Amino acid sequence: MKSEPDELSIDAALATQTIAWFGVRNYQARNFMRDTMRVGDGVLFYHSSCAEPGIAGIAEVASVAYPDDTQFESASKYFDPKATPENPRWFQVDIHAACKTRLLGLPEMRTCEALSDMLVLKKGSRLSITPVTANEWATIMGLLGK
DNA sequence: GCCAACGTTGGC
DNA sequence: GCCAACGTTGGC
Repeated sequence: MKSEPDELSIDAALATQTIAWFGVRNYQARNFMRDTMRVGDGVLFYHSSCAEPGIAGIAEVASVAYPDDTQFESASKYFDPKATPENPRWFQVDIHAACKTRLLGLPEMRTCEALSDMLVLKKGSRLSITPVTANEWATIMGLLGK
């Protein structure tokens, strides 16, 4: 899951009990949260749009998906006039930050053959949430010494 | 700040 | 349902 450290860094996430991952406004990313995430799933906390993009920590999914209230709030930048509480369009999950890791930067990830198919590394990939396979997870834990 | 890549919107 | 125009993302 991508987070801009200026918005929410791994340090800030660790200082927060439960992080509500609101504001996702992309259908694919929404579907990953709603349809494939389960409580207890591992999360790679990725710093994006910053000097050193890469994996900065590990977190855990702490809830199933539930409606993102900001879609109903007309004053919110995440407001969606086409969404209603009866028929919500956008969902969020709760996340619990587990630990900070050394920064596993993009260049290092790209040199790793076992990670070459990771969605987040694909050219032009802009999805803020992408799935990680069990093998990719294991490879990354190895690189992080976890 | 640039720009490639991608998603969304809306006219037709 | 096509596709041009536009907006956004995010690495560099």
